[in-house]
Amino acid sequence: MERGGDQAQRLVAAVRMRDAATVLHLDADAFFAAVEQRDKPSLRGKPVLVGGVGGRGVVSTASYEARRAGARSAMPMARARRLTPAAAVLVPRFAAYAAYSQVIMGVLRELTPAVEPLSIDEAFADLTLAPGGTPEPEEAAAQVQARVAELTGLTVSVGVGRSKLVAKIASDLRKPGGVVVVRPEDEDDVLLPLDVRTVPGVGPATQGALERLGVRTVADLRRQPLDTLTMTLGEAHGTGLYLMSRGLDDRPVVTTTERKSAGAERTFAVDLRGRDVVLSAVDDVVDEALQRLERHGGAARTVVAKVRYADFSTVTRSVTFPHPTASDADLRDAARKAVLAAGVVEPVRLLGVAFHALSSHAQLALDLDAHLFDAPRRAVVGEHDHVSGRLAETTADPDGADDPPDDPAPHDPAAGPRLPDGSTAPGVDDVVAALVEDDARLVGAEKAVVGRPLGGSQVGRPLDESNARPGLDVEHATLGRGWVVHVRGREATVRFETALTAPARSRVLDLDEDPLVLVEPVGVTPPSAVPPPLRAGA
DNA sequence: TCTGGGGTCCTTTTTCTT
DNA sequence: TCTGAAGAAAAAGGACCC
Repeated sequence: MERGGDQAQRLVAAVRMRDAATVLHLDADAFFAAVEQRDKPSLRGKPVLVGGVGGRGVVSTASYEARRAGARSAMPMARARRLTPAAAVLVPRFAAYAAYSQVIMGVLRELTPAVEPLSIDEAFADLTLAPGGTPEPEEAAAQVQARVAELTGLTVSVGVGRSKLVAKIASDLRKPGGVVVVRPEDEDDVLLPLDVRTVPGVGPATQGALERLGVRTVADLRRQPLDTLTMTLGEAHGTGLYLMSRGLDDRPVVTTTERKSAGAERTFAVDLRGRDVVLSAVDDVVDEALQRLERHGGAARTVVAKVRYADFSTVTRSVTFPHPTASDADLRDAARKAVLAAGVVEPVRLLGVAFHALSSHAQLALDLDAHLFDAPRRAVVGEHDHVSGRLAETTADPDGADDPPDDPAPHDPAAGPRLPDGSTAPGVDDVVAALVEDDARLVGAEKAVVGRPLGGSQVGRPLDESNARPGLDVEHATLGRGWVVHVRGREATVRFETALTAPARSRVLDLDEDPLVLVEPVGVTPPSAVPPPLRAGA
């Protein structure tokens, strides 16, 4: 009817497009792998895979040499290795990438203060807010590329358009090292022939849904009526794609975004079996999640546990406190409860814990003050233990006697909630029994976790077989800095090279005679500081 | 070939409150 | 007091991104 078209018209009319290409998108090329090749000269020009090195690892980044053999991000590492047997396989060194990232973001901020980092290796910049007036897009892009190369030795791809959408698509068109400026009058020529998959937000599921409508390209997408898209993909996604297919996107470049959640998860090399083993592993994951929480405010109101079973099915359960809490004990306790509510009878492949509804310690104190002022009675100990929603049915309330008598108690609380598959989650008795026992049981419990990632705490520790991971930085008293190739028993293979040295041959050391210490990455080394190679192919 | 880990956002369903 | 409606908030799941 008229209504659909009318609505679409209003939607389109509401978008306020810029009139010139002033949004810049920067994307570092094969970022993790490129940093590894900078810091490890012997790997330059060779295939490199960065990612999980365990049996269940996947590729984070493949260098362009490895991509030529078919290796890709998110591919199981085992498969990538088969495709490129000669590749160096390295564990990610986030501290090193963060240092490079900061330099790159700094380069953008030399251009304009309006920089929006999207991830560690990507950012938008608004050229209209440059202090000296809006620069020409080609000049700005060239300047950024040259400066990044000068300071880091890395290449970046740059796209410039009148919207984030176009800038982002443009930066991807001539990777690596390309610059693509799309002027408003050229947008259709660039956008229409593209595969819908190149539109940000279109993943495998959306692509499948669109395929069923006969949509493969952006041009096909543009022909779809608004209602068709919203009914197929949902309100938000449908209208989003309706606009995107027309190049309509007025999202501003925003410099600050607040974090919404913080957490940690871990996939185990071998599935966990048994409640004791799972609970002990939960504690490790909670420790990591708490560390992240501390960096992002320190307090949270909701705790979400995620359990992935051997068959890859995933269940989440959450616990929400009446008020944010910064108490490690409370948060840990909630995480354990949530994991048990998810059920741990089947073998467990992954455990995750995330904190939502974050707030800062300071904010928490303010809230608490106000709260005590308003309603002193509710601040008593025990109130914090309240859990809402279905989980409440699974959780005994130790202060139940103090509760008002009108407490509903809809079902038999000892029977757990019904799960979607028709089975029943652990009931009150199971959960309470587990909680009563676990403190005792977890003390000194053997860590059943296999292949756990290295905590940052390993820095400064002597290298041995247990903490060695390929690619980590080490130092020797006289031989200097290098990186671990591998360790077997007390025998370590190491290359003593850094971004500042010529490529080094690998050396085998006996760790008892030549101890090595794990160290932090050195940081960014500008290429101007690198001496010419002493001997080719050394 | 057997599928990571950090997140964000959206949708649907359920629960609670008025 | 029971019932229903409506809206808000919570819970759970899923898609997507890098």
